[in-house]
Amino acid sequence: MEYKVLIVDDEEDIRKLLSYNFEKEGYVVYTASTGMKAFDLAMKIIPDIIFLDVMLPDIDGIEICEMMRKQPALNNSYILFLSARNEDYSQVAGYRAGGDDYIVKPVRMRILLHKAKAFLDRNTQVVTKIETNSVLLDNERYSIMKDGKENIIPKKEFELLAYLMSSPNKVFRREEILSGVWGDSKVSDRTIDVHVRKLREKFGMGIIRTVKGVGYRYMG
Amino acid sequence: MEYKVLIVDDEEDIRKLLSYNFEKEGYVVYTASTGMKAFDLAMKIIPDIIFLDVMLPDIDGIEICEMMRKQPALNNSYILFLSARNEDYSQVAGYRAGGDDYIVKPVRMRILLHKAKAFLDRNTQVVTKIETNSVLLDNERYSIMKDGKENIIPKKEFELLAYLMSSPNKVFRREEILSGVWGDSKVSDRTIDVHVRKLREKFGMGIIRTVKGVGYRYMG
DNA sequence: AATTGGACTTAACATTAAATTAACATAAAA
DNA sequence: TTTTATGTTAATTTAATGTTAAGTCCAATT
Repeated sequence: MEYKVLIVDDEEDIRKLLSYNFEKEGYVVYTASTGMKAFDLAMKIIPDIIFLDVMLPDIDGIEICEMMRKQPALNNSYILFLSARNEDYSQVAGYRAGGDDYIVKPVRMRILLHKAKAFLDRNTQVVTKIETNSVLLDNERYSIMKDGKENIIPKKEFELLAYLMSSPNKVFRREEILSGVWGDSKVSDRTIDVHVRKLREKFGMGIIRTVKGVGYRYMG
Repeated sequence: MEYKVLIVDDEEDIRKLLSYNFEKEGYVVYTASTGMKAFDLAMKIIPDIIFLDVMLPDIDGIEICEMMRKQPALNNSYILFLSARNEDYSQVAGYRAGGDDYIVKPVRMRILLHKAKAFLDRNTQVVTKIETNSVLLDNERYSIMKDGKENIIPKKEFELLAYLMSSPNKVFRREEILSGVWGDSKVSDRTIDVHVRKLREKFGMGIIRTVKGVGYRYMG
């Protein structure tokens, strides 16, 4: 798969530098020198990654970012701010216009490429994130997103939920769960219940349903 | 500014040839004849450029390159592979162990010098800074900016933080951290904790979160 | 060469979160 | 209604991490 990168900066040198390096890595590169051009282009090509200079001749980069973030089409694009070393970046750092990240110019290509790759990896690995209902399970962060909030939960709870979510709506038998989550260590029968209870406490009663005499089922 | 060059090759003639030419150009030159010596030396001097022979008596140059690439301290070093003309370099070319470039021996000095210069030019004005949250990480100075104050911190602490910050919010497992920051040197398990503690002492408890049974996570 | 000081590591011990269990309560099935 | 499986809570245990101080190494300084 070819990833699309949009570079927005008024300095031609920067555009060239980034273009050169990202093209070398196999990305398809688009560039824009002003905010409005950038916005129009972004809506047309729907880039995977957008590098956005904070200072642009026509509009503030932050404004553009806000505009972009309002477009559902750009929902999955990664926006990364660039700013000059001595600009007051506190506003940018503090102000989250939906920018995913922030880097001070002048830029180290290796890091930029690494960041880009890290982002894309995170989104390509379908396996790491399972989403059903309004619950999103993030293997990398060991956390559960629910209603936009991140919940960091203990290891065993996470593993149990991950196990159940691996086949939503399937009823897992208790022995299955024991061997799947606890492996060889033989634990009491109540252990499962206690963990289920904690998950219900955190994510609502409806998340896991009991099938009496059989086991549990994650409601997908 | 004086640039440091590390030449790694088992043939003394090659080392001499490159040393002579790079010294003449004003570089500070270091040499190593084996992979492990090269790695240790690189970690000590943090060269700007590393010329790495693919065939080494102890370890494959590619392995060394991988090891180096795992070291945050060498993040900004330029690694260039050398290999004999008739070696099968398809693997090298295809395989990106983090090497920046590739040259076939016998080497044309003019080209080598030119490549080195081109690389350094691109990066001279460049300062690496990664920012997340209110913490700014400056690879060049080994320092962390927080609340407008610059904190120069010890190497290992810096590397650990840099490593965690490379993917904010990702939970890095302890083994990952060990291999990523400490490489092959096997250190006690407590070592990580102590460094984490020092970082927390300096930058606040909230900066790194423990995920018990799993690892640590930089809160981005 | 001796001294100092800082960085890094380790060992020993303290602390705490997490996991488990025990004991009892409740609800579904027989 | 009786039985059996599961729910619940709190107490307990366990394992992981936090903490401190002391030891080692290395480099800079005298």
